[in-house]
Amino acid sequence: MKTSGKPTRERIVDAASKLFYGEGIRAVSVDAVAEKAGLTKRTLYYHFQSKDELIAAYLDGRDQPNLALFQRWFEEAEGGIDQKIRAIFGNLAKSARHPRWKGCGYLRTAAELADMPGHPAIKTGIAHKKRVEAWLASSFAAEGIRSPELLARQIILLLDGCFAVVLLNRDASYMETAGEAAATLVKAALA
Amino acid sequence: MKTSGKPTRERIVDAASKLFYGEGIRAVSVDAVAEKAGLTKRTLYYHFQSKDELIAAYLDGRDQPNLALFQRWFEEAEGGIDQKIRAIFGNLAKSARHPRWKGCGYLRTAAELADMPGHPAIKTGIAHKKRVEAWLASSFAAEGIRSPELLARQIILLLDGCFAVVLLNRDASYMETAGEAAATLVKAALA
DNA sequence: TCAGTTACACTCACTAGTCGGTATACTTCT
DNA sequence: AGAAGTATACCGACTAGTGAGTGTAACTGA
Repeated sequence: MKTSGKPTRERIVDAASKLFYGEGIRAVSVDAVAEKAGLTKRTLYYHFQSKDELIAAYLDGRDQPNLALFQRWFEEAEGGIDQKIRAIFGNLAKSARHPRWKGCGYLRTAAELADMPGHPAIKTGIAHKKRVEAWLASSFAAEGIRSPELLARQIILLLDGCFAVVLLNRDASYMETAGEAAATLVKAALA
Repeated sequence: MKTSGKPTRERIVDAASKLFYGEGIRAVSVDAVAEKAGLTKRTLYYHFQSKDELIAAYLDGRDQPNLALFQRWFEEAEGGIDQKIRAIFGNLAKSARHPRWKGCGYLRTAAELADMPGHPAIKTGIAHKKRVEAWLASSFAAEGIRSPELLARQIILLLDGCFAVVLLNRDASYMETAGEAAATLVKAALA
């Protein structure tokens, strides 16, 4: 009973993605994912060995699109590199105002699985953040900034900082504040 | 069967604190808290109406000590205000290297309860962060910084950013990077 | 007396994961 | 061609255990 052209495995990951992101990993049962995907739990377990594997697949699926989004926001922005960085935060603020926004899936997963540091989902999260950081560093290097790696780390800290803060207080204006801080740091690194 | 001089309610909150912080809210059962506190679940429910109430009590109990710690680190540090702020991050890095460190309890709770924005525990978290932010702002105002509130928000973003990042990648050196960024922002605000 | 506590049995909903079996389609042997 | 086998994908029903929270009667110490 395939309800769409998508392969079953993909449909399961889609369903898991929506539920895990929306309600949290531990709050969502495998049954709920199966139901959302329109199949039985038995079939889900045919495609995935365990819930942990499903969690990892959920985060894997968000890696590329997330980075691509940041890159698009960066490229489409007008002005110098400080303004391009600021634009990322501005766009983030816009998405954070949507009611279904629930922070960064990677950070929330790390928070939920804080007692299992070796979990595959955590490793995926670390890899994702490293990729974003490396992209930032290479962009800074291209602008001739002295220590691009250091600046990239600082921007990552502000990025994840506003994810965390806004998830708590639901005030997306903190993201614009983070954008200002980021622009200040970029200008300081350029000087 | 009181095993210590402490009142029962306090012993329950202590036990909950250790377990919730160490393993996460949803991962810890009320039975586990009761056992850790050395009493029966029935007694726990004599003192608390629900698990949610217990969660709120856990976070309430961390508010004052957490802020006091930051203030002590700030006051004990040598140098100008930028170095005093940096010192907070340096001390944070030290504690983050302890194996039992698991990030910020408030942020982790917000991540776990992302789908219940009105939860009392979330409100406690917001109030706590506001208190830290207000203290920072007043410290900056005392130094004659032009827009102390803005700078305080930026520091909060770095603070919570390094909590989030280090919880994910377990590399406490990000806290020192955050400290540098914070010092840069303070200096920029002084100029 | 009475708040605080205990033991313990209980409800009811939910949880990750499994058992045994079915339907379809493609392959392989004769 | 036709029978037999095999791989893939699927499902209803189940196990064994855990979750929060309750009911109740009896005990303890101030």
